[in-house]
Amino acid sequence: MMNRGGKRMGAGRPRGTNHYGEPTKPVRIPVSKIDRVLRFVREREDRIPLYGNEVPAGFPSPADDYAEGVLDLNAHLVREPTATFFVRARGDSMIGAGIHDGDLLVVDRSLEATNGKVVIVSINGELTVKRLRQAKGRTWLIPENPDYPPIDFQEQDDTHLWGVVTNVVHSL
Amino acid sequence: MMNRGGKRMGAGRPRGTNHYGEPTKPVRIPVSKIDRVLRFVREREDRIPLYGNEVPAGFPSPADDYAEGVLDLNAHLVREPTATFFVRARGDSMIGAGIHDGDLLVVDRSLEATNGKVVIVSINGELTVKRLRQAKGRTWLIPENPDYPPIDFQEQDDTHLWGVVTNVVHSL
DNA sequence: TTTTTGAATAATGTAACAACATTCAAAAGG
DNA sequence: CCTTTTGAATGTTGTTACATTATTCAAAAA
Repeated sequence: MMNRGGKRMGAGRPRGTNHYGEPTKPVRIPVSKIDRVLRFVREREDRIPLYGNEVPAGFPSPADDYAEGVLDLNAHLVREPTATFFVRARGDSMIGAGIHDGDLLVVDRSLEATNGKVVIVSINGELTVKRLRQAKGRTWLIPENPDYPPIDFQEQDDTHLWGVVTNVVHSL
Repeated sequence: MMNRGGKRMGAGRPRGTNHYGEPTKPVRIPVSKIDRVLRFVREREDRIPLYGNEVPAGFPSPADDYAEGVLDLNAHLVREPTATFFVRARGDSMIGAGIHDGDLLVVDRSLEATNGKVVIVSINGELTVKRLRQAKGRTWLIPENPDYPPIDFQEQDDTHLWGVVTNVVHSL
């Protein structure tokens, strides 16, 4: 009754039986980000509950159990990470499309800029966001604000179409 | 020449002069994720692949230069993960605040619902988004659309204030 | 045979430490 | 008197150390 277990091949807790299946190292993290970092390393970082218009059972405690209706903003808004970038919108020329001054635009370079899409173009080194309209063999950049005039794409020098705006993030 | 500096009020490096402006703590991270975690905690607005209105050098290939430094939308839009949830907006009663039908609302339950904030409330089991207005000792829920009337919060039954809307994600 | 026990060993959170960074008043130099 | 240099004091930081907890498995007990 005095001597159990003991020294032997394979005694003790095996390596790699931790939560991650690999070694860990301490890393110094700003306190306000510890919560998010832990969520990330525990692979639940981006699972945040999504609700419709009805108050669901258990609504008061999203942190508890939300098996259904979780949403990852990165996955939801960025379909092609390598072809995606962000632009900060300036001005109110696209207010009719829900794009306000200061909004963050998610731009996908891999999407085809077809008729009616909202696109990012550079004209003489300046970025602008407009709706693409192709008619009568010509291409126009249409603001969605009656105070601004349409732009004839062919008449401009040094133009480039950078991508299609897929989402607008507006901060309140 | 032997005694310079020395003990005194305000001697030494001031608190809060670190890279983050707040204290740090060691957190054990799986080795394969250390790089990503460090990139995340060290990320600053000016290092984000986010462009203003000028076409910057190297703009044509955001994926190349910033392949590893892409802005994490979750981190950018969700400050308090355990207190955050999403709601899908319905209707156009908040069109003036840039909230369109079908938009995704990021809601933070940990923020104080002060006068002027856009909030999510439930009234008789239904979720709604309105601007909170406190005046003359009363609380009103104000739509941002002249077609809709203000709601007297006190006159409603079965109400609950769920959180403050911090961001609106609008898909094009 | 099945169940319980405990030595061996790994994992984990955090304290501690050494090296580095920063500040500012005193000292040194003009 | 003014400017420059110096170094003690104090905060920051990456890493190590360590006490505690978790896990395993064969021997002991039932």
